[in-house]
Amino acid sequence: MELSERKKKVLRSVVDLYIRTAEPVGSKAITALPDMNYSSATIRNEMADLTAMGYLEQPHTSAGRIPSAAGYRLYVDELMLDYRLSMDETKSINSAIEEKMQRVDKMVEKVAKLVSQATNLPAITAAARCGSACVSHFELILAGKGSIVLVLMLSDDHAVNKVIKLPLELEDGDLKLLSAVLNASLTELPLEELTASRMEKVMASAGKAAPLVPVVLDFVQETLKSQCSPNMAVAGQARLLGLPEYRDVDKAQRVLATIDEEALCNLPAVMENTNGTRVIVGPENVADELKDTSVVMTKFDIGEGMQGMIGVVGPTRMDYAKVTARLSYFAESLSKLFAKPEQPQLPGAAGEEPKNE
Amino acid sequence: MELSERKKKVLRSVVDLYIRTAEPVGSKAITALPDMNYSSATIRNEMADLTAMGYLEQPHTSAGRIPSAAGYRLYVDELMLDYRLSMDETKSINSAIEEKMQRVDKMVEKVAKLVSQATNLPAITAAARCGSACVSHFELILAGKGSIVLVLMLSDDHAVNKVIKLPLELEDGDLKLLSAVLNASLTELPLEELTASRMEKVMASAGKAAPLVPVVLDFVQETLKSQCSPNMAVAGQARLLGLPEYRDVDKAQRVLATIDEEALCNLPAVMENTNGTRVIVGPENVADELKDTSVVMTKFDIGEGMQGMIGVVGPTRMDYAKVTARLSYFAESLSKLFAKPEQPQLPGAAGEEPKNE
DNA sequence: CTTAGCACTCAAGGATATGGAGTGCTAATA
DNA sequence: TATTAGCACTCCATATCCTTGAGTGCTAAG
Repeated sequence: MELSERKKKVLRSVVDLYIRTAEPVGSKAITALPDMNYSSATIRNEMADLTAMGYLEQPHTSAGRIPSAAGYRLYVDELMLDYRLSMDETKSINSAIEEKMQRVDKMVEKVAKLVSQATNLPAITAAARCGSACVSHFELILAGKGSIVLVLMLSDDHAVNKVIKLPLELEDGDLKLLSAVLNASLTELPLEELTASRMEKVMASAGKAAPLVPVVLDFVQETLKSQCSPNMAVAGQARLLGLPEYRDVDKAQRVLATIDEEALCNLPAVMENTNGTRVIVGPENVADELKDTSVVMTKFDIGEGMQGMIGVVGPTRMDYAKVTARLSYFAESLSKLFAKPEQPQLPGAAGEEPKNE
Repeated sequence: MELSERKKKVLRSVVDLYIRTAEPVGSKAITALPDMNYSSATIRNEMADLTAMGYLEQPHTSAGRIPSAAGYRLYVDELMLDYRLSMDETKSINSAIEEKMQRVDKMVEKVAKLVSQATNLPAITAAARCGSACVSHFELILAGKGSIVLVLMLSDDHAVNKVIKLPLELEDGDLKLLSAVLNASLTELPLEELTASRMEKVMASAGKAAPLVPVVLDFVQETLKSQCSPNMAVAGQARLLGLPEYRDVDKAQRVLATIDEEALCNLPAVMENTNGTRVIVGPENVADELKDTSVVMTKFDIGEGMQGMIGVVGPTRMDYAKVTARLSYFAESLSKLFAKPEQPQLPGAAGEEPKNE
């Protein structure tokens, strides 16, 4: 059944107010709002209806109303007014983000901190590869005194390396040979296709550098494996404790413990099938500990076949409008940042201004 | 003034009991202990003395005693009995640690988690370079379609790399030249000696690869800089909330916020001048928020001129004996782990057993 | 359909008793 | 002289009761 305009207005007001105050809101408080030209009795009737419909709840007979899960859901989906970020906010987000973010894992940590700061809630960030990674190019370098550097170019155009030290006298030629073999037989293969037989073949044709092969293969496997596993970071847990609904320490602890561990596995999965911003209101959470904790999350694009996710957790009574707005803005800005054809960074010597091209 | 043996025994008992129960301990509770063949009156007298000396405190007249900061100090320094880890504990720590820890930052995270788990308290881990790092070897590799990989071997025998993409047609020879120039003029220099004049010289003799130079230099600077800044991780904050002294949410929040931010700067500094395990009892902390929170920390050695630190924070009433024992054991095990002349890892193909050499 | 009015409900908060754990002191004891 | 039993006293924690006031639902009038 469709709600009357007035009912919607009342419901929205109740949610808005409850979000602000964390206290059950009574009919009188609603009448005090601007644009509410009805008596408290009328509002009371409307509220009684809304309660009967399951959108509001009463902690006890003589208390005001608080939104039910269904109420929040409706609020989030249809009722809430878009929150427009102020210039200050966009500016501060922009300037925070603008820094260089070299490595994905550091980026994840940083963004979690920023999001948490911007929302004043605990934040979770994740970054994961979409497709499977593979090595696009091998290189072995002799780096003096028995050290060899193995460099793997990956399919997403970044590189990883490992220093290998073996009590082994090798010459440039030996390494060239092994590189060639590796490049010929192990490039563009995802982890699953690194079969034992392929590896043995490499081993067989490695020549003098054969002792290197196991180390190399091991590193390749490890690298590809770690490329699949998502990078995650949590920040600002302590902020939860500032909120009245988490005065109950046990509850807070349960929630924090959960986002510390479990969420780390679940959230990316939840995000998979969604686009844009997603809101999970309290009881909609599967995890029991989160039954009265809401989660808001958004995807963003990192270049090179990677996807990112930012999310915050907070009380069911959270300022969904603000939080979603800020999260979306973050996601957008980050996507843009990574979409930029990574500018050749051209800073001059220390302290000098960067030259233009 | 030296305490009588009996006074020591009483004090130790009071602290032990208070650590266990978090409740003020009365004279009767002490007499109930084994090996305490005195009446409660005698104990009361001793406790009165200890209170007068400042080792115990009374929340109010008709309550038992709790240790004062001085009491804890004495307990930690002289009274507490060494706690011997059980086989189970050492085993579980060993097996947890035994995993490969490729990268320092991942290691730091992992160890923080483990320590927190082992002590059931929030844990902080840090790893920092002692001396200043410098580049020991440059290498530039052509990696197909306009991508160049810059590899820096660092003085501590690991390598970092960066993929550079420039709209620039370069040949192997050009890169060789630039590598040579870089190796000739910029190796073995700490960050401070990377003067503008040196850099300009490189620029001048870079030949066709000149446009690469600013990118390279920038990366070098950034790398050296990041080598100095310590790696830190915090884990298990939520565990604080399980403790009765942090039922006061505000207090818990303050403490958590502090270890999230400030500690990140201070702790390594504190550690600098200390060896072995260090205990900071509540009010000995400089930070106001930590005035009734204790910190226990220990150093350990990571190879390659790096130092690590593990620490936990908890209530002043924390089981110092257990915590210091566990931390020390961790530190020892980690030091050993890193001291091992990094075994050439020789795993075979996926799933097979590693071959022996 | 809206609203004024009224009786009713119920949690929150303050005041007041009560119980009990623990103390300090004194006098008796070994 | 060191220890201990005994006793009066203190004071927090807990339970109980009461009051207050915000908020409701219902009814009847506008």
